[in-house]
Amino acid sequence: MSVGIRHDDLRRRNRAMVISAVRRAGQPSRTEIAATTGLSHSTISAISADLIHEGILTESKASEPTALKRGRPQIGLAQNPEAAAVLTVVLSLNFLSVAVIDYAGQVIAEEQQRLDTLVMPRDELIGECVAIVRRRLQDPDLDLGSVARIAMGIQGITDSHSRAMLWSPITPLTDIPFADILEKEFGIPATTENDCNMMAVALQWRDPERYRDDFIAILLSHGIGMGLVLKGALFTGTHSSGGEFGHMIHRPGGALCRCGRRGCVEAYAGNYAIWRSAMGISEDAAPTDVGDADMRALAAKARQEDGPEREAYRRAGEALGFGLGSLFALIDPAPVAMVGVSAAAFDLIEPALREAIAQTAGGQHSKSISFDTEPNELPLIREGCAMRALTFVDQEIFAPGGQARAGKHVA
Amino acid sequence: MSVGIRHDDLRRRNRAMVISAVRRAGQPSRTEIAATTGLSHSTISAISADLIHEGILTESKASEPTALKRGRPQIGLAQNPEAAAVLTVVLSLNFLSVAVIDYAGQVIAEEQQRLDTLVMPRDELIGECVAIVRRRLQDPDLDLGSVARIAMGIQGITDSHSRAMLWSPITPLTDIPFADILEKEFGIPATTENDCNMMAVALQWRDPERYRDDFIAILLSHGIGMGLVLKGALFTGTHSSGGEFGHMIHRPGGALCRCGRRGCVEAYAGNYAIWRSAMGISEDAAPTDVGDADMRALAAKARQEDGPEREAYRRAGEALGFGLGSLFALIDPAPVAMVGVSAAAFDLIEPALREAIAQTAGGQHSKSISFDTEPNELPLIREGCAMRALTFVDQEIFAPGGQARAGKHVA
DNA sequence: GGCTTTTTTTCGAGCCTCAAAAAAATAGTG
DNA sequence: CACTATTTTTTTGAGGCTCGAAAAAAAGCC
Repeated sequence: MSVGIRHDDLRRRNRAMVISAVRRAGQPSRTEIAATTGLSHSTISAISADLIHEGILTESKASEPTALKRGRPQIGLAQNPEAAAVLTVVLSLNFLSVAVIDYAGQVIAEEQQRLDTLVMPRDELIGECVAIVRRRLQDPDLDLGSVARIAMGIQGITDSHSRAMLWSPITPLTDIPFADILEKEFGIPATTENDCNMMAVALQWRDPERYRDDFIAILLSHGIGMGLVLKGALFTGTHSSGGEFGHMIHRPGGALCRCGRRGCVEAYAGNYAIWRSAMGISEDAAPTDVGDADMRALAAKARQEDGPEREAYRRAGEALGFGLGSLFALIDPAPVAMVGVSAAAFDLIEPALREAIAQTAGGQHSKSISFDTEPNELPLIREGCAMRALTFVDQEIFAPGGQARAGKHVA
Repeated sequence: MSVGIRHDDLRRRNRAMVISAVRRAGQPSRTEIAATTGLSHSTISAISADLIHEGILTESKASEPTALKRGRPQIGLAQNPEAAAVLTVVLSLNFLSVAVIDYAGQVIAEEQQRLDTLVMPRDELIGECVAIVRRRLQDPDLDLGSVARIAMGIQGITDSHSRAMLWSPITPLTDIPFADILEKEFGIPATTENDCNMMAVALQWRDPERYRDDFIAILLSHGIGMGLVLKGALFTGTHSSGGEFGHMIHRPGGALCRCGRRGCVEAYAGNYAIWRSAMGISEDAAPTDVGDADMRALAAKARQEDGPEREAYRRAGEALGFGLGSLFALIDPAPVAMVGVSAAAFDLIEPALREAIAQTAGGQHSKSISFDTEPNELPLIREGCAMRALTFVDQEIFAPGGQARAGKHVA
């Protein structure tokens, strides 16, 4: 249960608040921080003096061309890039990429690699991931000791504590505790994050205006994934990363899904499902992987003339619309970002999608629901992982203490 | 955005923590409170001395027959019944009930009334609610000044801030701001809560062992409602009370639902839907109200012989199962409590329900999902309202301060 | 009655935040 | 260029909170 606030927690929490305020705002002055946090100027002054002294923040005076205001000019504060670094690993279908990012959020090194995830044995898959991380960490240009966190984004279901990949469409393997493996190998705290959740995190940082408290990021790719932010916080399941929008039931007993079950939304709206439908292949046929180029060609064909291709996208839209309708019945409508290769074909999907939503409980506001599209998911996933790792460093390393002590006696 | 902790917030929060610990535990000693909150003995001693002095808590020494332990005996602390009172109003189909509850949670007065909610005009419905509350408040046995909060539980959709009823199956009227009406009338802070949410709150208090962090309460009655607790907190939509499980889509374009749309779970599993199906009435037929006695007779018939009645329950189970399957895809499986008159017929529903769940993403753990039944929803709703109101008094009245001051500058 | 054990209270120390005042840094002004 | 007005930042002293240790209280045990 919730735990009391000890006196020493107070400073810790307010430190964390200042660090987070600096990361969120561009280069806020102490006065701005005082305003957003509600703390007094003196407190902010004391805390930021500490943080600067410890090398966590820096004064970035040479920022703007001094806005020609009267009075003492504001001194912007910013994350000190040298305070720490984080490493992101993104594992998706046949593709592995790693980046090292400094504490201010700038990419300082990266490496990418193709690999055949679908057929690799367990040891090899793990080995490649470890190896690529090791190469980046041992880069002579980089100070190894400074990497404070690894965040791995992975296509598939992860557990709710972000420790392991439980199931993934990119490999037949299951239950790989990547976080533990990386921690053991490198002695650096690590997490294993769901790709769609990281997309949502990235959107929240990219456009906090639009994506703030409540929104949905849907990945339209081979499979259908979702990252959900509710009341400003990432939503996860009770045991897993949750939010398996693609496996909500659209038609009981319907088309065969990649997950082996029938009638899932994905079995109508995933790339393979659209392809299967457009090619006149049976709904009972096993899903096949379809390349991005093929999907783009399919969309072009659908735009050109009314035929089975267009109908396939229409059916995808219908499945997504009824799925979203059911979701909206639970959480109320919220802005949606469509991400991934099929987001580029959203013009083909949208009409049927809106028509379906209009027939559901969320439909009363169907016109006000806004959709945004972003065809490229990988940069989003990496950005999300980076922000995840950086905020961890902000909170747990540079404002440490609380968790370990308080609440130890809680039943 | 999150806001800094001011120095004076500290005591306020820890006060709130102590009050809440006392309400949660039976009659905890100061030592127990220190253990659960993680605060030091001296702090707990100081805070509880304050609270006792202010008449909020009392020492309830004569509690147990002293467990024959060595050492100074523990002194139990408890809510002082006279510190305040709250009032609950429960409005459901053709039925209005009010109760006054003391600060320790004991019912000290109640009144119930039948009324024809389906046909009452707006003014009359509001008038009856106000009148019954006034009668209780003006009871000469009761000290009016001590009622510190009114919680109204209402069948239907409320807004996410618990101010108004937005839509309800018990009346054609919409958007009635009951909370504002009651506040204006009596000068007592009030809320308008969703009935199923209050069921969930009540279950959490009744059996915290089973219903703690993640569980689902489903109302099987005229309509299908849901109260959802995730990570220990009541889940609400972004605008409304949310959790409209009954209006997730089971079969696109399917049976006619009371909400006017088609294919909702409720259109297969609500009382009227089961009745319609058992009687061989068309799925397009307008929903009719079915009495509880009729439903019990229907269930008896279904148990007696395999016929359309049993098939109707089977179809209800299927709809509930696929709906739960979709829900579990989003939040992972969790314990379920089935409440309401059709929960008494859960034996007829369960086989098809489990079969359907097994075909969904949540199905992998379908055997471990446990169902509990509770046929009577009204006491649960009242209990939930009472706890809602009491914890408000705990937090906002007896540990006040924070909200109003902190964060006023947050953009 | 004295001893042990456990709970509760008391007390001084150490921090933390706050408000107010002081200091710092710049733009305007004559 | 000195001086004033303005705004930001730092300093300072006061008050309040929690903590640990020690003391006090209240029982059982022998």
